[in-house]
Amino acid sequence: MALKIASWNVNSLRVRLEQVIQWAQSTSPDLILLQETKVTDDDFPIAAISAAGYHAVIQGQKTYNGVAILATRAISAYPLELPEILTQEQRICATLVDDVLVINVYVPNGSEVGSEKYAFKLNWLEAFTTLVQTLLEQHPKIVIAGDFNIAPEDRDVYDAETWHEAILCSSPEREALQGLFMLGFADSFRLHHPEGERYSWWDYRAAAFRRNRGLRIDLTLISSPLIPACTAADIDPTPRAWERPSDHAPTTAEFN
DNA sequence: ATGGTGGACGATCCA
Repeated sequence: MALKIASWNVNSLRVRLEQVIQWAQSTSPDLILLQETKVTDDDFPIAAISAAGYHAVIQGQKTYNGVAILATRAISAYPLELPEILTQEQRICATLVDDVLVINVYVPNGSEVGSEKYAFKLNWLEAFTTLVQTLLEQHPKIVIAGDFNIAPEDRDVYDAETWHEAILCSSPEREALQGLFMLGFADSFRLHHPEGERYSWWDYRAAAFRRNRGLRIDLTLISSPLIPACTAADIDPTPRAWERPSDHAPTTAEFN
């Protein structure tokens, strides 16, 4: 069962709808995990998504956040039992593809180190890791993809000195991510790419993309039984150069 | 030099 799973923080699905469809047609992923759809379920552009050949699981809200999974095959929402901190904002949805549980996440940004939002981010990550630990008992094969809002290591950051202990890079955030690695998860991109200067997000300001001043904060983590099956993982920066782009690039991971 | 951009929404909040 070959499977290509893509993830993309689109920063408003309504604005980026045509880009998502165009990129899907050129890349042909079986699943596309979207973050920051910024659309309520009532306003989700289901007709255009259907016309492009995709089914959808949606978990939206007004103005902020919102996630969705698009799939070439029929899918249904996996019934997650979430603690209260994970239900305050729409940041998680999941679906089962054969024996693989695919989880789409939009981890809180955290604003700045030491802020209230930062504490929320760390508490959110702790609750999420506990959830994943429980899910592993029923589902040894889990893919968690999305915008983690954490650059795992300094090689994932364009200027590690500037970003030292800053938001997206601070030690407590990286240690929280380590909690998932300790459950046996691997960063699929790093299984195939040891090199630096490969990023998934570039600030809209100060020509950050043109200068490749980015961070790799969009990750696809795979549980240990999936590691031998992961044949490729990559980041596609081309849509970031399109007119009116998202600030994130789509990423992919492939399995045989 | 504390900027600079973009989305949602309709004054700011969030990233």
